[in-house]
Amino acid sequence: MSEDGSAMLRFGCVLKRTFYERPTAEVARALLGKVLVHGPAAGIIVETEAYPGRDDLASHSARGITARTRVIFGEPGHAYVYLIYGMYQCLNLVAEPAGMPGCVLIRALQPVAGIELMRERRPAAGKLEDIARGPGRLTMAMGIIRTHYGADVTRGSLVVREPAEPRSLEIEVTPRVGIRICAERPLRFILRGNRFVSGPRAHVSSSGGVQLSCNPGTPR
DNA sequence: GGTAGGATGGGCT
DNA sequence: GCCCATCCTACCC
Repeated sequence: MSEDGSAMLRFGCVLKRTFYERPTAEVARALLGKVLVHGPAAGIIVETEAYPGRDDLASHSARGITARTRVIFGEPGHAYVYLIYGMYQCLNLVAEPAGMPGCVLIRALQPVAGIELMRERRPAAGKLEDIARGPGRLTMAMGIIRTHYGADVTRGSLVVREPAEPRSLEIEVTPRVGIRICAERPLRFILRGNRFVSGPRAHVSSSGGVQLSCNPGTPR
C-alpha cells in the first residue's frame, strides 16, 4: 500500500485568526476535531487544555510579560512553544484578542498523515496511539521544535485546518493534568472515548478514534 | 495490565 | 536553588 496516502489526504480550510480571537476555554474546546498539520505530518486534535492567563496561577503568563511569555500576550493564532523538564517541547496556540493573555496546550493527536515519518521521529512508540499521546510526544512526532516559538499558525508550514469531513463530537471536560494550583478548574477538553487521549479517560470505547472518510493510515 | 524513579535544563523566586 | 502543563525504562503483578 502507498504508505498512509498523506499526499492524497485533503483537509479543510486553514483556521483563520478570528477562530483564536475568543476566550481561551472556548478556543480549547473548538480545537477538538481540528487537524494540526506540519509539512507531510498531520493529526486530529483529541485533547487540549486551556490556560486563560488571567486569574489562573497555573498559566505561564500569570506573572506578566517576560521574554518567554511575550507571545502569549500578542496576536492570537501564534504558537507558544516551551521546554519542559529540560527535554520536551510543548505546543500551545495563543488565544484571546491581542493584549490579553491566554493559550491552549495541545496534549494529544490522532495521527492521520505522514505516519511513517512520525514513527521515524518516535522510534520508542509501539502502538499507533502511542505516537502522539502526550504533549511532549506529539511535538516529537510532528517535528515541532523551539524555533516554532511565535510561528503564525494561520499560514505557513505549521497550521491548523478544518477536518476533511466535519462531524459532531462528544466532548468531555475534566481538570487539567499535573496542575496543583487551580487544580480543580474544568479546563481540559477531550474527545469522549478516544483512545488517542493521554492520561485520565472516563471511558474508552472499543471503536476508539475519530472515524475518517479516508484511510487513516497503515493498519497495525 | 500497572507504577516508581531517574533524566534534564530554562525560567523565575 | 527549586520548580515544573513529561517520557521512558525497569520491574512488578
